[in-house]
Amino acid sequence: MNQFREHIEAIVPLTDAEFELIYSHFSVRKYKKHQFLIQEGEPVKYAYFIVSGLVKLVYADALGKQHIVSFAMEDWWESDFGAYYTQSKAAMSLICIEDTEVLCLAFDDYHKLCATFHKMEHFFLMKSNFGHVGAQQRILSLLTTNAKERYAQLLKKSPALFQRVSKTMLAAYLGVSRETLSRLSA
Amino acid sequence: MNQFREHIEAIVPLTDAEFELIYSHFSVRKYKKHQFLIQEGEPVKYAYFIVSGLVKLVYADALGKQHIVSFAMEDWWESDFGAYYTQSKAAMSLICIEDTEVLCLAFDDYHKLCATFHKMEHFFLMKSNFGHVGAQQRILSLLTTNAKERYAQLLKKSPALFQRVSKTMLAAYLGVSRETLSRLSA
DNA sequence: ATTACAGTGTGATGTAAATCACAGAAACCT
DNA sequence: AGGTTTCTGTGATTTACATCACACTGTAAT
Repeated sequence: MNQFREHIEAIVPLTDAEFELIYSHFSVRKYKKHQFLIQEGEPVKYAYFIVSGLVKLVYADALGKQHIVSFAMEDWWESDFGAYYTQSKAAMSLICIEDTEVLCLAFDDYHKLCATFHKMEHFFLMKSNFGHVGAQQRILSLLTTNAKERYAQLLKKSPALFQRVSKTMLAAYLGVSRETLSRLSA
Repeated sequence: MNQFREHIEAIVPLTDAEFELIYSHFSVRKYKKHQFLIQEGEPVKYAYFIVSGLVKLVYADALGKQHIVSFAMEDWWESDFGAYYTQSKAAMSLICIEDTEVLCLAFDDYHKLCATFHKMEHFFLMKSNFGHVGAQQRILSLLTTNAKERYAQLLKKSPALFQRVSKTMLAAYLGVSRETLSRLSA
């Protein structure tokens, strides 16, 4: 909770009263490894702030092959935002890689927060802007580099991930086969 | 200008006075085909709203090969947002494919707009959210499909593009070589 | 403890797409 | 109009990577 407050205050300062009111829009939930926060085909009720743990956002293609759109860990926000913003069915699943604790924000609470606190709208704008830029960098990485370079880039950018997720999952994130990834690290 | 107002009012309604004040934060500029709106390595002063015309956001890799991060046409916003938000040097170039008219928004005017008009902050939040989702879909497309499918997807999603840009550029956008693209369409 | 399964490495083979190379067609100067 | 540059198609060759197949390990489940 303090961690959450600091996370917000890194962008917008808050009074105690403001924080209390903001915090009251969230609910705490805990999940075990392998549990689903979002299941493909189901409505997406919440966006999640990860307090602790690690999750993956997974898309299963027509052949059932799993692709990892993103990982999210402590202090990250995650959801199937496409479905969340349009309040439609999930195209992807959000699954725990470790036991995970989250703060859940329902869609209308998101709007209430934005409408009530100019600061929070600003906060979310900053987050969204930088999320957008991050996604664009991933596109660039996929367009410009081969598997080996992408592996090196990720190792440099998120060394923590390598301790916490299997190589199989890293491969699904990098868009390479498991076998190729195995041969790369050598 | 009416077009611009409608573009904003599709998300947030405005009074005449509000629109006037908002509009005064922008400056109009016209560029010819082949001109640069943003040059790699230079500071990024503006985000652009495209009134008419067509531009490409291009990244040149270490070998000088050109990759197209995105196209932007009428009613789109474009910039090297990574550099714009952090007010640093451009990593990419923004180049006209056709004669283009834009509305320029300087970075501090962007902040002023957001600070002054809650509505505009909301407007930008919506734009950023959907931009983020769009980028994520592009990532998914790059992860899950081969060149042929990506070509088919783009043809379905943006048929207008095919009338206005060369196949060479389409290839640079799809992440395929010019030659391979040529063989695909057959 | 024994089974079961996810994770990993490594060889052999197949394939999509890159690269190299050339030529004709279209668009653009001045 | 004539020359330059860009765009495009098509063949031949090469390469990065996927796929298939198998074996070994560590971890979790009963």
